[in-house]
Amino acid sequence: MITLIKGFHDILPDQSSKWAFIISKARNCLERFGFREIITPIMEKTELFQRGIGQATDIVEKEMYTFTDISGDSLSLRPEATAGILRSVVEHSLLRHEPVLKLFSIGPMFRRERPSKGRFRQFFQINAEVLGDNSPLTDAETILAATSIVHAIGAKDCSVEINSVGCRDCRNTYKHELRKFLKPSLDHLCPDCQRRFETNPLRILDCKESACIAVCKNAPLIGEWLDADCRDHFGQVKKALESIGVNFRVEPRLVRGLDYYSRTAFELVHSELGRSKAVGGGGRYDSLIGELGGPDISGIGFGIGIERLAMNLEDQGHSFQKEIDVFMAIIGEKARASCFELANQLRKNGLSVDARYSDMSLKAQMKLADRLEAQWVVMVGENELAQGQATIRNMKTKEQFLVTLDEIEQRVRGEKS
RNA sequence: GAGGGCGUAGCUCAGUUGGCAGAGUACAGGGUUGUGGCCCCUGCGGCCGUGGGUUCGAGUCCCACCGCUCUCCCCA
Repeated sequence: MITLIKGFHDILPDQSSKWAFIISKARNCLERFGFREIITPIMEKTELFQRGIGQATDIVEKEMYTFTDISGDSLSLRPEATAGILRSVVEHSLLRHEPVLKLFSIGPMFRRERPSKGRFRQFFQINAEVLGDNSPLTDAETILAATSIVHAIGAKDCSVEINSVGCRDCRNTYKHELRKFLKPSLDHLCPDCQRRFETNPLRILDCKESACIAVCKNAPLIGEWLDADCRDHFGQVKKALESIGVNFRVEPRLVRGLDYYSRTAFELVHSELGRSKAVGGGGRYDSLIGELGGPDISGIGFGIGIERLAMNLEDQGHSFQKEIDVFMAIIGEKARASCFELANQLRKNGLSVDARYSDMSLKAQMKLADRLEAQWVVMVGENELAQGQATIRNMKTKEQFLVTLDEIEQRVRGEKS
């Protein structure tokens, strides 16, 4: 037997309706906020991610599915959505046409991590980006859009954590301060953090090792080192969030794993999963668009993990099963051809109809109709056939009528609310 | 990358000191000549993860490997 790739998963029919539910709610929500869908490839040139996400990040360093194409190009499965979306926007000059773009995208991402609960090597993400608008109101509205999706789906116990990681300038001065503070205790840090000291000292604050937590206890926080503009921006984001009723918590140590974030960074945190397995996250990026060859403007975006949303719905007893209007029960071989035509005539007229053309007892067909949650069963056997009629049974009330074939549709529709 | 747990029917799992491979559920048929859910009966269903070792005899004990799963790191 050939099995799945480790860390990948199938979405089986009994789960797929739940996924459709989540995706349609998300799409609906984002369109209400003015986002339009963009669909980009799941593979890009490796260079795009190296330039966009940052060479030194965990994702690019060791988590990408990268291979060499026959042409000699290095290609990678996308580990996140933003880089590909921006590549497309720049390549097609969409920002020349419209100074502000609001885009969303839904699809699979790939990261070669060790799988665990709620973490997969292929996972689906809902992604949204606002490009070309650096108002703090946009930050707040984008965060609201993200929380609206979570709420629309009915996932509970989700809270918003935000922070400002400053712009490149204040982050550099802060990095300097942080290194100065950490240097004497460098030996006490975990090996990972000793490495991060050079590559990305901000991440040390986020480390879960008790030794590192102890060292960082009195470390300076980025909030204290923001320049006037960044401080003002952050203040206005918080004010705007309050004005539209978004509950949030400022998490001064929140630092995200992607290099490109500046100013606002946020995560949607589920109480049980904690920040190490956020339901969603995002932030503002000041230089990414320019970095990829576009105009020197700012953007803000977020990603929400569909698997993690789906996990939140597990125990809430939603029913996503779709009912059908009619199950066609065929009694005896002679009725089969007429039923085949009738079933497809009803479909043509807009009803959802199912039928089985292999030999089945009526009892088995009734059982199947029940399982499929058919509202009506249309039964045709020799008796009905001879008179051009059908027996129709309302599965809820158990009422049964003998009707002409022409009457079926109106009868079924009549009972639909 | 480091560390736990688990691999027996399609699914969820029992399996005693080593002695014929089990239950529930699902599926199929019947109880009802052409009528669903509840009930009853019957049937189908197995390389006991793979390979080796110990033994008269291994699902059970030993070793190795493979797979899955969870935790940590990190992210969605």
